[in-house]
Amino acid sequence: MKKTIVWFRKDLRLHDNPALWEAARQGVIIPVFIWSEQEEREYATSETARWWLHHSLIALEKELKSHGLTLILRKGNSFEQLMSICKQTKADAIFFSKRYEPSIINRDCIIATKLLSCVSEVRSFPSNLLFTPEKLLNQKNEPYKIFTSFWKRTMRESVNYPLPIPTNIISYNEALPHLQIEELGLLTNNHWHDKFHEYWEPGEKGAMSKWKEFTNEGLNRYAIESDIPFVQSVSLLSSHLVWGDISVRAIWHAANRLRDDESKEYRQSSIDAFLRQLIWREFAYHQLLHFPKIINNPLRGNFIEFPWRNHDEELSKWQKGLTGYPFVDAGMRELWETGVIHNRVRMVVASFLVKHLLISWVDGSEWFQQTLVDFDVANNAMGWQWVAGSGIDTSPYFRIFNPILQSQKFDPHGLYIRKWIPELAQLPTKYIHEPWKAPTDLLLETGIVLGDTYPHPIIDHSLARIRALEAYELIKNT
DNA sequence: ATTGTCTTCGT
DNA sequence: CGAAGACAA
Repeated sequence: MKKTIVWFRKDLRLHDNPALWEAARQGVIIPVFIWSEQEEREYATSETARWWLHHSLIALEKELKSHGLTLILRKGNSFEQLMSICKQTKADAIFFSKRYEPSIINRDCIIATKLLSCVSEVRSFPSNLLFTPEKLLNQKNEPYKIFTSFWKRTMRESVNYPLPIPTNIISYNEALPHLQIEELGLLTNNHWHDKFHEYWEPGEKGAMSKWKEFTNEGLNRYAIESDIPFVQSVSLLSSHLVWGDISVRAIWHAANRLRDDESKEYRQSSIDAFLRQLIWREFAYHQLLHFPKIINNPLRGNFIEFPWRNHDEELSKWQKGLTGYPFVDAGMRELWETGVIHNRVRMVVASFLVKHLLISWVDGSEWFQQTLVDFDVANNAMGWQWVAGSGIDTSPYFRIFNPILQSQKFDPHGLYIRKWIPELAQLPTKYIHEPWKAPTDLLLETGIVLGDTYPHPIIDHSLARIRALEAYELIKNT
């Protein structure tokens, strides 16, 4: 009977895992995870990412155990570890899921070739995306540059049906040297992350319960309320998708099946809006694949000339949620506390850094990488370049989010602000979006001292707007 | 994570 | 002529 190593990567699940499924069909399964910090480089080295990974691995180990499988954990050079496992087990094949980060694609390609000296079969399977990104090209055989075009194209493609959890699992019974999860050294002594347990349950089970919750609640109202950060009618699946705790194809088909669910009367528009979000993720990977420099270089050449301000003090105020704009600050504090920001607010805080403070999106991107529990290279790079206007498909350069109007529109009762900025909680809704306009006696009454308990606005909105337009005007035709 | 209009291509 | 994609504002 054939023995297959299943090399787990960003597919930490048993359902819809083609590598696992095919391995099960062939015979004996040897599940392996290797933590190769050196090879991850810019992709997953932040503490938050590792916090998630650590706990997702615990969940995976448990799931595998319940199917009689022991997860072999190793750390170090992927190739060397795989070779050593091959030799120790005399495995016949190695199966794994495709990854799409540029340097990882390279690495995998080299490893796969070299491994053929030891096993007779090395196969990689698509599992993290709905479509095969390299196959989606326009009529000119070029990558898509505009989201709507890309989106229309994907509507003509079909998504593979998800595979079930294999039932005929045969485990490898001989003992193999392996590490305990703690020995991978993913967690630091920094207890900042402990609070994340209040919000997140990494792993397949946690992902399933988020999905269930979402289909019971948020999905019905998605088209109307997904932009209201206080309500959280969003799926909260982003970080599960990063590590493949849940299959995006499974989500796709499950959401589509709900169209016909008569007990719930899911609004078609809500389902469409949600699926559209998944296509944004695809589009991000499409861009990363074809324009790998998107990670830290502007895609539009003229942005090299952009007069970014280097201003550590203002950057730090933005990071801490001390800009004096309540909606922006609420978002940045939500990020620090929970490891995510609601998508609407994410756009506003990003726009604020780039357009109001004229600080390079790269600084913002790095902060997001360090703090987001759902950090995803492709999504993050696309998002920041969209906001900055330096990407291929971009926000109009003159579109400068007004942080006060956004606040009034998407947090009309100030509930989101009050949740994250308790020092402003007593302020009446009329002034919650712009506390500097509150009359002195009201501030006294509510115990707010501007410049002390809560900062003055870091910059006046209309001045910032004019300054940004001038800066963008400079590079417009270069 | 826009919208309206123009260009191009294939019929 | 319509559809798809590019592009300016």
